[in-house]
Amino acid sequence: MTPVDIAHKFATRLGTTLDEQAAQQLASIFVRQEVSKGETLLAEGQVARNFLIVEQGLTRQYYYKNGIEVTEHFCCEWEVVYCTDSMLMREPTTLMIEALEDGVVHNVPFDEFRRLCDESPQIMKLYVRLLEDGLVESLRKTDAQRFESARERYETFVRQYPEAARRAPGKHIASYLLMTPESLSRVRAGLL
Amino acid sequence: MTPVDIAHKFATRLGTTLDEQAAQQLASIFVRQEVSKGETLLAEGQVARNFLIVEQGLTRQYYYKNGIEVTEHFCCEWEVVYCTDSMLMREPTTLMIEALEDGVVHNVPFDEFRRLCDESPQIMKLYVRLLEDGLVESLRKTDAQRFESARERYETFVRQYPEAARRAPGKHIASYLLMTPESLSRVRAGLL
DNA sequence: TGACGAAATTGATATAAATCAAGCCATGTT
DNA sequence: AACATGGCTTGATTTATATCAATTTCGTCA
Repeated sequence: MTPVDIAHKFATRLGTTLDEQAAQQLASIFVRQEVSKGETLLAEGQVARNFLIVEQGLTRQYYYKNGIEVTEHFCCEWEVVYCTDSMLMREPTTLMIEALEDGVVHNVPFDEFRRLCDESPQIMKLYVRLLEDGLVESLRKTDAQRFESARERYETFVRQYPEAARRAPGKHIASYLLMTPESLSRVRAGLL
Repeated sequence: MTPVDIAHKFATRLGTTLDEQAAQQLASIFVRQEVSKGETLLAEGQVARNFLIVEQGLTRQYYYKNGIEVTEHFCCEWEVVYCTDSMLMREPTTLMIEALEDGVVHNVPFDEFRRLCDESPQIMKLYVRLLEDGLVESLRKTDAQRFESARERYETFVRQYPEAARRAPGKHIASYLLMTPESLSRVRAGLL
């Protein structure tokens, strides 16, 4: 798949389109990266200078809260991984990115991307759609976490992210769902 | 305070600036509204066609989950109230807006605002900043709700929103903090 | 101002999920 | 093939907070 194809795919997934010029502009800043299982793509304390488009594989974002690992998000094929806080605020990140499978991602340098936004209204629209999507999803997720039992949270997760539910290790799913691996095990066994 | 002053204040709060022309363009679409305590500013099932800038007073956004009322957000002076889901997706809202005090708000019709975004890069920047802010705040809030005890959530809330903490009724603060009014009462008494 | 209804407090009990503690099952290694 | 290692399961116990119930306090309006 060529970078230009990837730019189009990225736009399409967000419900927008790019003409050839914009797609080429955007494609020109992609940095392809092959990643292997277990690899850290963004380490604690680094400033996130890129967001990532996942072409192949599965990533998770996680952080430490009182010493325990909490998974914040999974991304698989054609989803976009970004550490909002660090990237937008240019602060060292506490949210790390890890590859859970071998795969291929495309790094999009954020400063260059923002420069393209100023040059191309189509790319600006793409960015606005990305932010709007992120906001809607984030609010829906918060809502799901309120007032749902462990079992309901698991069921919602399987429905919404079937790929991650199938491919990610249980302990990460458990921390994503704010429950212990023991509780996840019981939910899956139908005991909770 | 004139509409143009309000436009400037709005931009300043978001860390951007508007020149006179942009401020006047923006100000021209504001619709001033005096609100009284208990008044519903957006009812269930309506499509949110505006966002609001609060000049005076306190609002809350809330929805029903399994028949019980859950407060999602408070906004006081110079904060912006918007129902992301309904406004962006043009769907009937489940998230209602209510005034908790007598006050003054300025309605900003979203379609007109988006039209201004296409006309004025400064206003587009303002919108991007609004979305970015919303996203960062939403993610921080989600995080605060994970792994904090009732007491910690209350302490965080008081630190982050001292005005709302002082001015809003306890039962709404309790539902905002995902606890019962009884628990809030015990937290405040230092019993939890 | 007084009285009513809503909100806040306080106490007793119930419950979902965490924690603690083994044991089991895969997977990959020497 | 034996073994170690991490991940998953299962059971017993604990804990934070919800729920239920009974007062007390407060805000609002007649």
